[in-house]
Amino acid sequence: MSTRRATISDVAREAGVSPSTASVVFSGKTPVTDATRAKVLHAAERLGYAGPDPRAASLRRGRSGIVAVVFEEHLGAAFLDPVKTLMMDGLTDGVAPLGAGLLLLRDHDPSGAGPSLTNAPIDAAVLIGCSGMLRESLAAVSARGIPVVVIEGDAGDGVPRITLDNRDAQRQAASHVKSLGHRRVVLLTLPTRARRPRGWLADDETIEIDVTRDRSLGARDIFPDAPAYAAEASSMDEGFLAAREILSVPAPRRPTAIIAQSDLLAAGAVRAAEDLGIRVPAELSVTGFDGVAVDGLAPHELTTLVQPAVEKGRAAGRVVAAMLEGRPPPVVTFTCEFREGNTTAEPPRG
Amino acid sequence: MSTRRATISDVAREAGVSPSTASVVFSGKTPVTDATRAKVLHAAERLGYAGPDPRAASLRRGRSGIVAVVFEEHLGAAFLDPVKTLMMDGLTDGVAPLGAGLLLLRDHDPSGAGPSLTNAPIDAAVLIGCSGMLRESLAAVSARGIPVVVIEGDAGDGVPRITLDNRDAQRQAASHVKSLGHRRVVLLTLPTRARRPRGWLADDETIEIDVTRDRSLGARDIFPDAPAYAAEASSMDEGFLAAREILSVPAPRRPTAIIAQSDLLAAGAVRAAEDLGIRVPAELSVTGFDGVAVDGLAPHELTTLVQPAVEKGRAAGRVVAAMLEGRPPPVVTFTCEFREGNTTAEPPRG
DNA sequence: TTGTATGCGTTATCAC
DNA sequence: GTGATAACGCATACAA
Repeated sequence: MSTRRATISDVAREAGVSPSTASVVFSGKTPVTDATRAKVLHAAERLGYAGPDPRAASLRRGRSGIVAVVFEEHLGAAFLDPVKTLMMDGLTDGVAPLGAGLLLLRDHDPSGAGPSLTNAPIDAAVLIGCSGMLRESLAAVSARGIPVVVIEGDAGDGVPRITLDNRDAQRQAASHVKSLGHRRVVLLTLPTRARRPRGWLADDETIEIDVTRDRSLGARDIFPDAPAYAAEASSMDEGFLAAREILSVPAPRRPTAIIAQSDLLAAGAVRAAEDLGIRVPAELSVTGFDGVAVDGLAPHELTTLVQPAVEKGRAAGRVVAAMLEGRPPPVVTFTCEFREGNTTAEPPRG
Repeated sequence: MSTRRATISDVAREAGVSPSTASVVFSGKTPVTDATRAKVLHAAERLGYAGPDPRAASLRRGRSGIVAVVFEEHLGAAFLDPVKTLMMDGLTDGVAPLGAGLLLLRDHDPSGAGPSLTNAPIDAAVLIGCSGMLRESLAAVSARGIPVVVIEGDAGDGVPRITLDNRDAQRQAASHVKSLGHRRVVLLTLPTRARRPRGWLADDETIEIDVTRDRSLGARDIFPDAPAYAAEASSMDEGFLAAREILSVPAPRRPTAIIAQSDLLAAGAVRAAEDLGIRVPAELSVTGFDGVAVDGLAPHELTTLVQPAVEKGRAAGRVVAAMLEGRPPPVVTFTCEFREGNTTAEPPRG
């Protein structure tokens, strides 16, 4: 009973073939006689050999079959966002052709103990958003020649990106609202920067997060003077709290429409309105953004912009594949599709 | 301009030291003179060396720093469940002391192309639930001596598990409901098996999923004859649809309490009741399970069983660590805490 | 179709 | 504190 685990050479010896033959039996990269295959497989079974060690194989191949997904936030927070969840699904599909899996990484691991972009055996990295903390690891990663792609963010230099026509799309929704006749409109935005408490935006406040900025610009293209209220996160509860404040003014001055930057925020706004006895859409129109199925909003159906979240993930996978094969990464830009639900209507007369 | 990437030996040569010294500079495992460290670091910089190759390191060390998390379902579906999300958070923490990260794996990859338990360079695996498809890979994995732990499931043999006192806990909630005076009670259960359409359970129907079975048993300990309706998934919308059917009987025969097996289902039931003009808790009591913050249920607060979801994840990390160090895996069983909210009350008189 | 030889890039161990 | 040596386990180019 040797204490050592069997290796492929042991199997080869036991089977009476050369190591390379045994290797080929497992990898299937070269035709092998049925007889030899059987010999090798039997030998493996006798020795309790469970197949080639992935660690050794990845050193030899120069590929680990692992793609890192880097989140800006706490993982729990990331998965609360249905768009990210869908993107992950797409990404899973997108890297499958590479035979790769996804390694979850936090942007700036607080513990410092965990794995990082710099010391994990990854073939490529996908960044979801791109905050400042990341820049340094990014340098190390590209120094190592590891492909990087960014979804919804800007990593500077020549890092390929998957982007969305946020500004155009939001402008489209705003136009719709305007064409219905609304004049008193409020923007309910995503966070403008990390850890900003919820509240009204000052006129000169800079918006650090790309998505928030672009969607705000789109809305302001149509309603240049609309006040904006930033939520602390993208969730129904945040939307609920924000809208309650937005709507807590006498009816004549109360906004007749809220342009929210995510479906979750919009859904929260709808519930807040109901809670205050304000009917949607008769007295208040609400638009969302994302086009995700919001759990618990039935029977309302948001007027929103449907973004191809799953496709974004898949595209990231394709970009990674291209770079890994030395092909130039394709430029990928997706567009949103406007979808009219039953949360928008003409403003009340008066 | 060599086409080859610099290795640690190149750096060592350039710095005029031995490879082992250079290695030590990067790993920090042994004291090094400041002078030599500087020499090595400079050499590395000159050569554009970005640190040791993790693939080679993991072969040499026999550790990749990666722990697989295996889900039964599509990732998107998994993360719709707040309990799983919380567990992932805990797991992230739990494996951090190992310096490990999490690799997402689907139970039965439909494409067949993706990575699997058998060919990914992992140090350990955590199974969330444990469906049948998995058993074979499981064999291969344990043959390789890779530690495996199961959360909320049974992988047979000697695979350590992290479990919850589902039956006891559910019995506690049911007792509470009974002590309030309820007699017409309906169980709103989680799926009984994969892809079962929503609907009433037949008396003799077998429940394949452990969690569902255990919680049902707990409720039946108190209400042996309560009818049960199984949802298709754990979501508010499912709860909404299910409850609408459950409640669609004339008031005298209508249940006065619904014992739901998840907070999401319970929340959906509360909304369905509201939608039907049935007041909660005055006319209908609802209990949940999980104790997660349900986004969008305010101002209701569920009477529920709080389970330590994050702790379950952390515990899995600890179990893995123990096994990796050759220690016997601790047996981990968590208990839920009953929490009374404002969704339960005495049944209406009549 | 099979075997031979080599190196993938590191780091643990031990001596110095 | 530093250096020599020897694996780690495999897959491929090439020859047979």
